[in-house]
Amino acid sequence: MAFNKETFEEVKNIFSAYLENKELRRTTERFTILEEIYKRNDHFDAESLFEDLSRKKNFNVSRATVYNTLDLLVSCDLVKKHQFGKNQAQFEKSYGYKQHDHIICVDCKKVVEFCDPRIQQIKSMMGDLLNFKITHHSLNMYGICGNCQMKRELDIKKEAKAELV
Amino acid sequence: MAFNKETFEEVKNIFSAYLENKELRRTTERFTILEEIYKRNDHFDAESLFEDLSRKKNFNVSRATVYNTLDLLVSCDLVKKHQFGKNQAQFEKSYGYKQHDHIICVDCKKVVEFCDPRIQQIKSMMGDLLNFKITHHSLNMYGICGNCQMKRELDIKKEAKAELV
DNA sequence: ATCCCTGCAAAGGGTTTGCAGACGC
DNA sequence: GCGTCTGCAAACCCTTTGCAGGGAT
Repeated sequence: MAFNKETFEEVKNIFSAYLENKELRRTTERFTILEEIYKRNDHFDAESLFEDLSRKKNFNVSRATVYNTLDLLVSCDLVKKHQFGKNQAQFEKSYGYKQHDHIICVDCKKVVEFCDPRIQQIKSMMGDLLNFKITHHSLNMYGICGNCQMKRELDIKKEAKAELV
Repeated sequence: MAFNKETFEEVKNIFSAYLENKELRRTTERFTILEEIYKRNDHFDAESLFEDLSRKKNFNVSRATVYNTLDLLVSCDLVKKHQFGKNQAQFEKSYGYKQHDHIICVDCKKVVEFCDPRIQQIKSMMGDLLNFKITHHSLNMYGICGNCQMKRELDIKKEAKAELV
């Protein structure tokens, strides 16, 4: 989904309403961060968001504010937070997106999204079975993407050749 | 699965063979850490493993060695590593265990294991569909366990009473 | 004897915190 | 004007690294 003005208006209204409801303040920083996030179409980490705000937009925010705002946006479901193995959280906008999960290439770190209705079934079944009120989940599959599979094969051939020398 | 001597012998042999195969050294530290892990039946983090080794067993290892050995054990599939949201990895022994996933209570942090064959199906289907050679996955569900659901209800009642005063 | 592995402590990376000043309400 | 948010930098936590000495092969 590309960035478009209408979507951003909706999102801004949701955030605005959320802040009002929680008696939090509607600051320029919070809305600028929200906007920057909704201009992006991929997964990103807090640091790159921070850098882009200062560099591209010449907008000076502190890391503290970036983290604080990300937390707020996660709370009101406008942003999703992921841990793809490393100790660095990844984020993505979530308004208007279909619920989805991720496949990550362990070689090139590419992230692909997928969707399977069976996850929902498992969620509700396990919630009932174990008496949990399930709020969310995280499903990541790790493997080697098509490109990297080829690269690996090429590398093996090269090594074999080198050994023949 | 409780700790038993036979299982531990098998596990020790696997680790030993793995080290030999990789031309790594069979040190006391490595086997002591393996033993301590296989005496445990729950999830743990590197720090608590480190503490137990020095405190309970009076065995002085350094954190560096604990981390190093955990990596080795993950590589040879005797230990599984998880990220349950926080920036602190959780580990569990995995030999002889059925593949399983986790439900985590967001209030009390309790971890419950579950198993669903549909995960396997999704894995192989998505691998084929997206041309990924999938090696492993991580599925965590987050929610509120039965106990904590009751606690929350009690808290709400208390608050309501307090407001009546 | 070799040189990998260890212990130690310091560095590292991501995130959180404490405080003084700024600004939304 | 009050009280929350912000920026800044230091603190924090978990993990990794560098180095010198010790033990497995």
